[in-house]
Parts: sequence; structure tokens; C-alpha cells
Amino acid sequence: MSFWLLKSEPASFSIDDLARAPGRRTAWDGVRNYQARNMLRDELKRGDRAFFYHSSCQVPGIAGIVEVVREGYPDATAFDPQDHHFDPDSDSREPRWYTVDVKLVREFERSITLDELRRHGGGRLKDLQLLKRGNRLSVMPVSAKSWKFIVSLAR
DNA sequence: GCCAACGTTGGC
DNA sequence: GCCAACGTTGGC
Repeated sequence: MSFWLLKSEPASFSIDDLARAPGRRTAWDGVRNYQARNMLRDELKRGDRAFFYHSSCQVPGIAGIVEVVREGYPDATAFDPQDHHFDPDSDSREPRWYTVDVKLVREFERSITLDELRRHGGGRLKDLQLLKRGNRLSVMPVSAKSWKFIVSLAR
């Protein structure tokens, strides 16, 4: 099993939105970055776990945990002209963008803030990509060590 | 709203 | 293939 971190802007989709979704489940669609696409398409496997990260908001941080329940498949929002993530250059016969389905496993009572994560950036979370300079990926791997440590912060 | 750090695009 | 211009991300 592998671990990941998925970013979302709570203004567009928050962990509370996921908690209210049918089956507490959603397609993680709208990702339009090739590196992130490759991970969604090829690397996230059923049963993998991911942190749900709230970005571009008042208090950025990890809000909870989700599980991959369906592996990479074409992202239908790319073909929908009404959708905000519509990509006119994509072709349904040769899909460019992919998504996975995730379900909510756990919503932290309080999110683990970016600030708090940074306090461990020189130590236990040295390998956390989220803390690296210039990181902008919305899908990124998390090492088992970092995963365990971050989960321990949530208690 | 600002701006640093990226990624993408397109002319050459 | 280079690189300037432009768009986006995301913390502040």
C-alpha cells in the first residue's frame, strides 16, 4: 500500500463536502497537470490512502484521510464544455486527463496545519514534498514514515 | 492583492 | 531545442 497527499481548495471542494457526498465518496477530478495525471492514472492503487489537504485558504493543512476506491480512469469533466475543467484540446478517444475515486476514511477533529508540519520539516518530515520549495503538485507521494508521523500528530 | 516559483505555449 | 511571454498555484 502506498500513501499520497491530495490538494483541494476548500472553497471549491472541502472535506466537509466529501463527508456530505453520497457514500462519502467522490471522483478526484479536475487535475490538469501532467505529473499529477501520471500518478492518478498509473500509481494510485485501490486501498492506497491519501491525506486530504486544504490549500489556498485561511489555515492550510491536512484535514483528514481518504482511501482510493477506484483506480485511474478518464476524467469526464475534460469533455464537458459546461465544466470549469473542460479541455477543448482533449479527445475522448485518447483521454488526456484521469481521475480516481476516493472515499472518506477519517476527518480530523482539527486539521494539522501547514505551520505545524513545517515545525517538523527539518526532522521527522524532512522528506515531505509538500514542504519543499516551489512545490505545486496537487498529487504527491508521502513516505510511510512521514505518513505515520503525521497521523500521530492528529491525536 | 502580491509575488515567487513553477508549467505551458509558441515563435524562431 | 531554446527561451520569452504568459498562465497558474498557493502562501502570505
